[in-house]
Amino acid sequence: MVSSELHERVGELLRLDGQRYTSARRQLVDVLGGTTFPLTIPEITGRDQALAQSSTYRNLVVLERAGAVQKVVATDEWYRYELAEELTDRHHHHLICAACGTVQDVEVPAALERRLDEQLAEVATAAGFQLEHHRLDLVGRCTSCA
Amino acid sequence: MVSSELHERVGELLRLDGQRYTSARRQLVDVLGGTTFPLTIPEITGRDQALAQSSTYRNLVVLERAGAVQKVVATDEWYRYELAEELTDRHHHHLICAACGTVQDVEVPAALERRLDEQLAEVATAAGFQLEHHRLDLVGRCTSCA
DNA sequence: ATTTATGCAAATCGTTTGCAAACCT
DNA sequence: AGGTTTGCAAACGATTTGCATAAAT
Repeated sequence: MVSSELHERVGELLRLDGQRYTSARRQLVDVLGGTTFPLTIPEITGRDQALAQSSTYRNLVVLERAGAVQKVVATDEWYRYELAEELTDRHHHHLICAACGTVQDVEVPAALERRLDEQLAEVATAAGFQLEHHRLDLVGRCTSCA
Repeated sequence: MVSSELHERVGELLRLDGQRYTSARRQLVDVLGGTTFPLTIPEITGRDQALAQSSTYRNLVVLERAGAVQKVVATDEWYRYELAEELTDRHHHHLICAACGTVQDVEVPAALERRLDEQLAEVATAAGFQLEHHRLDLVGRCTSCA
């Protein structure tokens, strides 16, 4: 799961951005590579006690700017972070539980995804907007909260 | 624009929730009814100096729980608020500028919307998730920031 | 040797809350 | 009167930042 290949690719992204791949950043990537859903900062530092909170915040900014990590906004008060799709090669969206706030990854049919891409591009163009990406979240109740 | 019909409908929603429709709440609805995009709290209190910040926060919670207002999460540090779709009768999504943070409303083709509803319902069911609604945002650069 | 990263503790800032006065009904 | 709402100022808490030390190159 957390392969040396992943570390190589993250290292390359950081290098391109003029950043070092330090051991704290490596450990952070290990934590993110070990889950299938985005984590909050308390969850990250809880999974690896050696990760200091302030450095984790700072390193997530660095990793995000380098394109290795993406920030996920759910409905509760925490930002969540996960490895960028460029690294996981799995384009996905999120199931967000409105009750407990948990987030899980989900994929939608490829045909729907293609159609979204096409039609949203048109909608954006018509509005004079330069589209970068779309965000599609399913909000409802997870199994435990239903 | 801000019709008495709107106030009647909001009043009804609040009544159903056991809440009063006070003049501060009415003024707040006037502000929200006067725009075509979601507003931050500074924007709201800036547009009507009579609205105190703390009461505005509290009243938005009340209006949201009653179903008259919905909270919009963009990419910057502020929550934004707009009248609920139930009141505007315009199902829409958001164009979010990644550079300046502004948000504008946008509608997508009805056929795409129908297909999304259908297919997301299936995806959610397959994941054991009880779907309430979806959130679709287009993130990119607005005309001024492109 | 010089630059960059780290981690503690303090600061920041959007949002929430306590409380006394004003408002409804 | 009896309960609710209001608005000021203070509290809260997630995130950011200053600074002295440690690590990386």
